[in-house]
Amino acid sequence: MRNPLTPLGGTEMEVLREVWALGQATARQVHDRILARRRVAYTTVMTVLKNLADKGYLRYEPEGTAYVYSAARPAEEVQATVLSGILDKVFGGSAASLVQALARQETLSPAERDEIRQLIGTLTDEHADDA
Amino acid sequence: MRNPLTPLGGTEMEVLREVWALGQATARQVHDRILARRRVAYTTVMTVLKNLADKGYLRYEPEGTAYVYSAARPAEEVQATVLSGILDKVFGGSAASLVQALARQETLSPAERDEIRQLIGTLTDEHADDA
DNA sequence: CGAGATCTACTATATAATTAGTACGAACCA
DNA sequence: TGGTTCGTACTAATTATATAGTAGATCTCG
Repeated sequence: MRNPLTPLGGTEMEVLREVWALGQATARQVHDRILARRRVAYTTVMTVLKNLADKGYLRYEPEGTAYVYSAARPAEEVQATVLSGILDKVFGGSAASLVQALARQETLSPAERDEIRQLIGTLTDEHADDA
Repeated sequence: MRNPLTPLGGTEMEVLREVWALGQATARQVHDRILARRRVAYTTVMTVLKNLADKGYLRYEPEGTAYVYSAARPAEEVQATVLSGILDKVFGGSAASLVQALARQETLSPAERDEIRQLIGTLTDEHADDA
């Protein structure tokens, strides 16, 4: 795929998030945590960890017999990068549209949705001024 | 890829957005508009349009010799679905974290960022839990 | 009617991501 | 010390996406 919508796949993101949550983690630790959610081979987690290191998202150092992985880039930065791509490619750069889509999420509490709704108004106004 | 982070790729999204923008569009029209941005073959656009129709994002009907494509699902719904996946898989379901990442976008105007910053406070207060 | 243009259908190739198997070394324990 | 466990390295199969070429139908114009 020469033109992905996001720089990382679903499993990559899943593994990366586990490392973020643990601070430091071995393949074993990450695998155990993912197993609580779904079945996946240990070697798969290993491969993904290695790929994430190759891509510069993780660093690792030997500790005893195993490798311990940790974040090479802050989570916030990676998340912002992913969101930036979505903002551009899905919402045409319109933050207001994105926030509007966020407000449609059913998983949000009514209070959250309400706060977001207020923001939409102000964002939309801002844009009217610019144009 | 059996577990993508998003249901659509970059080119698919690009083509889909052109159809949304035009309301109705032939492969020719979409191709012309994308050519203004980057080089891509006409047949590539055709293939992507067909794939999007197969996936249920577009419908089409013959008009003269060509097909005219139009949205089969409202743009807002598709955007919300994509964002929902990102919210879950990248931000662990925390809308506050997502909005925080949005505030970090440099493409936003200072005023926009400011509004978003206010929202973060209220969202965080509502939840008081973190990822 | 015939030449060129336009369009679809079919086919094909490359790349990335996902998933996992196999081989083999090192450590631990009975 | 020899087997079991745990770990990595290497290899590989599968799928999705991206990209585009070729063949053939159809339309249009002179």
